[in-house]
Amino acid sequence: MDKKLEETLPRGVALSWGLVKSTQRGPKREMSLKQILDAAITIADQEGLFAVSMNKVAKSLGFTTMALYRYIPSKEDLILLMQDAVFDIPIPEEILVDWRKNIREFVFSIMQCYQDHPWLCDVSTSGIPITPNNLRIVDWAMRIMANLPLDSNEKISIMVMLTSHARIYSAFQQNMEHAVQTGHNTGPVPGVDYNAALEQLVTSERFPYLRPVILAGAYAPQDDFKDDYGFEFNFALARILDGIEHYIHSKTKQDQNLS
Amino acid sequence: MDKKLEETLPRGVALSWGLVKSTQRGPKREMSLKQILDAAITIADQEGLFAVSMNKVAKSLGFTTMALYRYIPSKEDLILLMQDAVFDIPIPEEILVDWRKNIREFVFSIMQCYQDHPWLCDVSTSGIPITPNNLRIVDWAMRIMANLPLDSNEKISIMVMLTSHARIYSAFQQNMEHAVQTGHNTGPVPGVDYNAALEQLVTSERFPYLRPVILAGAYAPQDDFKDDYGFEFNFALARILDGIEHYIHSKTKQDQNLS
DNA sequence: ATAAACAGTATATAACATATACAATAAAGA
DNA sequence: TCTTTATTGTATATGTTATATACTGTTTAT
Repeated sequence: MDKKLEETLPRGVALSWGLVKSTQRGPKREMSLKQILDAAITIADQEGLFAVSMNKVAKSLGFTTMALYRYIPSKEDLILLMQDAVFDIPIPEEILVDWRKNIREFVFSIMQCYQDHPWLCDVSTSGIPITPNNLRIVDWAMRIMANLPLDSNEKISIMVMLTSHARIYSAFQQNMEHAVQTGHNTGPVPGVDYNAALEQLVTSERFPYLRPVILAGAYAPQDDFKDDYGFEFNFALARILDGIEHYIHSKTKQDQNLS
Repeated sequence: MDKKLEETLPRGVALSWGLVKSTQRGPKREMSLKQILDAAITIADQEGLFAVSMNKVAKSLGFTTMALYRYIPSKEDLILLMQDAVFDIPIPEEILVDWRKNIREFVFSIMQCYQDHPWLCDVSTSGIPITPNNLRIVDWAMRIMANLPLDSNEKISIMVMLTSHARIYSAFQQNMEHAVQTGHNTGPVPGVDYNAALEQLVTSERFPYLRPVILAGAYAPQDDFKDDYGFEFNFALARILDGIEHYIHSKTKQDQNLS
């Protein structure tokens, strides 16, 4: 228990918290962690996460590949730090009375971050976040739910539900845009080619319940995403909010009965 | 529109549907797609997705690396096909009257698949599935919702919500197990080390709303995952189901008012 | 003044996906 | 039957990747 924090935590996580023993001897550093992350994020924004390599990042700063390893232990850590860095999003000062509005604002903010940095969808999330900016967002979620009759575990559960909702639909949006770009969708409306193909493959015999859905055109990517993130995103979010509201009501009633 | 299906679809997708022009001339094939996928899946099950390489898969079958490319166009396609192959899960013949039970069974089945093949969490899902076994599962979801008063888009939205819920919490479980294995958690209860670290880092000043949650121990990975996937999974799923139920009720009432 | 610790570099290595050229093979057409 | 032709698995080669190691020069502590 008296182990130092930087030894307890994974190296990348420790770095994100600034837990670096600043050394005395030796030459001055010519780079900074922030510089490296900015450079890496720029590359990822422009060319995607796949284009981020230690070599490319270093070269864009005018240094050799190996110089990066004086700042970051591994590429895995670089990605982790990049992810945390871009989640430095603005958090509103005030919380509204209408908690549904607050939650919608919360989810939309995260969506915006995915929109600004599409490569975030390619970062494999290894579960519960423990880096500072990520926890700032978790704190925001806890603030929104502070006055709701929910215990800590329930709040965490809801927070996870909301953030994963944002992630999933951001991935969807990207997939749609990617499909349009790669030319499999040649028509003006995205998804028609896929849908035409699926109409042939999804037969009534093998997929009796899915077929009518495809014929109805509901399985094609929507093109109303840009403005409001599309029907399916909003419908699902509304169901989640309804579910929370229902639970809160039932709990409030229960409390009244007990008192 | 009169383009052939195998030209319209991405190559890997076309392969998954068996859209391969069986050739006449040349030597007989010594492998089969199924063999390759089985070998690759075995490696992934045992050593993780990261350990799957064209070389390793080929060698495990007694062939050279390049031989695989006579069967699969790229590694990306291999992963896609692996993913679809393991989702060949049993689907119940009968659908119960209680749709909530059906949906729970649906989600648990997918969870089981993630449990059997943990590497699935590392496969980057590029949006809406269009491979056969994946669509079989979508068909299952549509069957469950067949008699519910929902339109196609709403059903798709719910299906996405449910499948992503399974995925997210499977990733969580893995993360927990991984944290236990890599020794950052040295105690008998998983997550305590992280929690101890977070207690120091998450101060009241920076994270006023999150801090009490961490002090309450709600931010640590739970160890009750194995049996029922943990509290947070079930709570969130219950909220989703509540949200759907609430919507169905409100819609049914509306219909009655109109008639 | 000397030694220790550190910075950035140069070089090397092993793993990886995949292009290309080739020899062996089986079926189609003559 | 013989030739042509498409196809198989293989051998070899290329370019990219992350990262280990050894080295040179620099700054500070002793």
